[in-house]
Amino acid sequence: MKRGRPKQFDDNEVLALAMQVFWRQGYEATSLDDLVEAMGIPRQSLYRTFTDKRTLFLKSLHYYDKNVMDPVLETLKAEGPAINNLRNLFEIWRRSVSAPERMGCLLVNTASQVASDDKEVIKLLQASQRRGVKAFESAVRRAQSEGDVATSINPTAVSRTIGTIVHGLLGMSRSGMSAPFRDDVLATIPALLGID
Amino acid sequence: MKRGRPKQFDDNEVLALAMQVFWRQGYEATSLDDLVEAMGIPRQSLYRTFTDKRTLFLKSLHYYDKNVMDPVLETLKAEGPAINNLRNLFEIWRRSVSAPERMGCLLVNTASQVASDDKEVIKLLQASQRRGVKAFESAVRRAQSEGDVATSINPTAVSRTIGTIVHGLLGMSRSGMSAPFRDDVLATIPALLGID
DNA sequence: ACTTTAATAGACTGTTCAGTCACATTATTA
DNA sequence: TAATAATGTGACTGAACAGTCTATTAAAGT
Repeated sequence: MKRGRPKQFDDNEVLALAMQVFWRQGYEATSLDDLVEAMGIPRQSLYRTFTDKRTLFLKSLHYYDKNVMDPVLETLKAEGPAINNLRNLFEIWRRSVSAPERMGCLLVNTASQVASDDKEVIKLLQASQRRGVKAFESAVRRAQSEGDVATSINPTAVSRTIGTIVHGLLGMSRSGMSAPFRDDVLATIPALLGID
Repeated sequence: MKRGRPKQFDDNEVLALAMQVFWRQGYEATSLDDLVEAMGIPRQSLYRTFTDKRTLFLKSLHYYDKNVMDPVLETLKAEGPAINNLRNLFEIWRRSVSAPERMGCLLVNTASQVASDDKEVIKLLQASQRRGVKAFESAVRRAQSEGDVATSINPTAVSRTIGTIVHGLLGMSRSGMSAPFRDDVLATIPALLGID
């Protein structure tokens, strides 16, 4: 049985808004006033619900992992031939790095901004990246067992390489990239799997 | 004929020190006190010589371009077979992304930190990146004419891809990367040229 | 030696920062 | 309807920020 005045906002909804600010501006360049304005809640409510700026940032990273990364990786678990799932993922990546807003990826951006001794953030970034590469690798293995990707290809190595390429593309997408450049790199991804 | 009290520091020397701070911490996370301390000069001298924080940052980016990037790209212009120069460059990259200090690359870090409307910085980043890819591409073409790289390889596309991979590796190197991961990706670079 | 010019030294300024406080408001529960 | 418990509101705080001011020091030209 709850008591007291009820919140006039939903924790996850305003967390999503905070995440977008961190995504666009980065942690250091984001002020509490920026957050309060974007989230549309009183400053005091922000502190009551999310403790402080850093905790809000960590929760934003988690939120991104669950609500942006996860749905993308889900693509790889769809039924039917794994190679189709891989191709769908490539299309998602293509759209991400072609989007005119040029937001890149919150985790990629954070990787270049994090202090080298910030173990908590680094751990989260590493875990998320490992998870992504593992999911991709599983799909590659399945595509191999389904006869759509040559068994001569090393699934682990190729997944790590493609993960790095996508990291690079997302990082570069923030400062802009010519379309031919982008398309050359994107075309390499299926080529590394010997498809397309 | 000069007059007045002479500077007790060398502009380029202290600029190199400022650059290292920006490299390690990023623009937003670096305070003027950090800079003054690292550069070892009076605050007033900093402002007189470098105008303000942003100008000092822009000069740091230029300094990096000229004093860190340039020497690396010079590797590609050495005499003898171009393929040897390429292999030397791969070794430089391997060392950069394996260094325990995990500094990455100032320009890569900046690409993920820059505001999307900061045209001056973005222009500098794009120019530097284009220059790097062009230099690499020239070396690939020369290696092809020398018979060490297959002519079936598209020099432009492969250079853009390798540039993206290196961008990705440098970005990830900041938050740490397992040695097997790093080595798998590094091994892909010569493989894309059909060598090693 | 004296004047001129520029650099050092360090205190200072106004602003912005993250985070807090006291109090008013609004729902629940008894 | 009164007590309770939580949220909303806006002013507030001390620290850190980028940048400036004034006085002092030191070299070079006359």
